[in-house]
Amino acid sequence: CTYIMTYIIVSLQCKGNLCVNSVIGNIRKIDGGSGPVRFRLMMSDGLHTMSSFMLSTQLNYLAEQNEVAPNCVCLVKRSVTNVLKDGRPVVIILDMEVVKPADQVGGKIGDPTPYVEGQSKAPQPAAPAPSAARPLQPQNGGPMNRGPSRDFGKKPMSAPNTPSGTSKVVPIASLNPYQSKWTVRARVTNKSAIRTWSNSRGDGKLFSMEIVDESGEIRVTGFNQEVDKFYSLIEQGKVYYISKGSLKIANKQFTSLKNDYEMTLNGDSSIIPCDDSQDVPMVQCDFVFIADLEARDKDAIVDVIGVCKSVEDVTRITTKNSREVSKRNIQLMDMSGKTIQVTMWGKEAETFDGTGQPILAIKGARLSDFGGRSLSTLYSSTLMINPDMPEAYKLRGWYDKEGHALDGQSMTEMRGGGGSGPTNWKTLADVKNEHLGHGDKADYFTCVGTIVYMRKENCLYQACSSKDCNKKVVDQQNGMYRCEKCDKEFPDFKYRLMLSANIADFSDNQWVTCFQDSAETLLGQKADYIGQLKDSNEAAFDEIFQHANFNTFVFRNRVKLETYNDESRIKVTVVEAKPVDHKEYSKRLIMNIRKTAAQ
DNA sequence: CCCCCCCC
Repeated sequence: CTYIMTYIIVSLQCKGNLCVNSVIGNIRKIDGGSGPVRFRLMMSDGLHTMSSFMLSTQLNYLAEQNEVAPNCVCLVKRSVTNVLKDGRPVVIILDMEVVKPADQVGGKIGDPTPYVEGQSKAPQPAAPAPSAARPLQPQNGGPMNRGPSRDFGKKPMSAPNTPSGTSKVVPIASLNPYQSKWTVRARVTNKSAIRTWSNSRGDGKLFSMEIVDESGEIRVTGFNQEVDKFYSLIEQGKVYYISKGSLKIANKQFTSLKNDYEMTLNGDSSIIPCDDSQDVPMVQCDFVFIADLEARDKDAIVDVIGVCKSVEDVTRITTKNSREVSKRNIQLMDMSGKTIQVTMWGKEAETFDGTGQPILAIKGARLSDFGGRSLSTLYSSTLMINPDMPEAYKLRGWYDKEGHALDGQSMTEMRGGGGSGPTNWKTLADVKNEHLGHGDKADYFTCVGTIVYMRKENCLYQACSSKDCNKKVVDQQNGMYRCEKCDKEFPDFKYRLMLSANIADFSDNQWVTCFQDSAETLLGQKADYIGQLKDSNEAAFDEIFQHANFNTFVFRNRVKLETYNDESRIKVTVVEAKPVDHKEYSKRLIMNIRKTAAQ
């Protein structure tokens, strides 16, 4: 074990670039650094002690929390070696774990010889790696293991015809804030428009682009002078040598790109077209199945691919800031058999052509919770119609053979048949706490409720027997029934239900009024049959209520504040009652638990 | 240094 540890520390200095492997050792000494690197470590693995480890900015908190402290045992999972001007190597630790805190380290785990200040010289620069280094190839699914592998670390390419011709072409995955001399060779997969901003911190213009190589991808932003210098040169889809730029931590809130950093072009940056570009990959996507979007957090940025199953017409909407914008919804379906609504905007919405149910791939769509789950494209999204990707061909084949026959269960629930909005799920406590129905218009909500009481008294009324009139009639006591609405007398009437029920969920209970259809659903019998029993068989009539009590339904309700004699009270009317679809209900509960857990 | 991304 000691042998391997020793060996690895030495090998770290020889790697040159990104190193994905495991180094274990204990911390001998820790110093606060300066600049972006706050802490320097002296690490020892048993035979070698090296003072040239630095913590990357993300790891500084570990030192601040005293987790990385003298004597603790650390596992370095990912690091980058740089060579300083004077030839000394520096190992920047990108990912590290404290395996054993300092206070738990008994005996000697690392170097048995005590550290003496000044004794440990910087190691000899970059001696060739021992051939025994082979077994230490990356074993995990680290960032270097994606895509077709090319070992950048061992065979650095030079970038001829570049102003910084001496700097090596390095993989995007190895870029970090601590190395400044590099060149990447990458394809521009998405180039933004030029945008201006103005805020308290100033104003300016900027553009951004996404670039990709075999190792990974990164977002690149250019401001002001760099916009003037580079914007017109960049063509989406083309390959460039890009040298020098500032690297900073990427804000994951705004990007789906798989890189911890993003690049800002600066005065030293150069961008030069590269003609020999066949080996540089096109866009990298990490497609999520539509069915799996249920488990993703709201506002996540995701890549999806699906068949454009149906397309709505483009519409014009006015935003809250009174801007007019075009909008188009489409339904996307994938092999998970699920569909989801995707909203696209502006020119994309206007020009989108969904004829022939094309395959649509979207890199970087935003997941919304509208209607449960739906997607919206962003300015930064890349839309690809019938892209040349294996996933697209697979989907095409699947859809034409079997998928077209599926309706596809939608992740985006629409209320009613007309797609007039989402189901407004509420608990009965929500209805009160959120003062539903207190506005000018009635509110609608849906809940799962259990009947805890029904008023038998006055649940039936005698209604006008003409076909579409349900008005209550007046018994003329002469065998005739008068309808005020029809202004007619009839020799008969029909029974209709107007049932007051008290429903409850875990949070509260609520009196609701059910008319004919929903009351029949609750009671499980037709109104005219119930009416017959009321007049002929009271025991059977009571039995219906007994039997219906404590049943659970999904209630869609209308709620409105009503005022009688200066007294206001909330009136809840059931618009629809239907049996609980337990599978769907459980799914929604699970989704809510996930949402709650993520908060 | 931006991070706007809309509407039901």
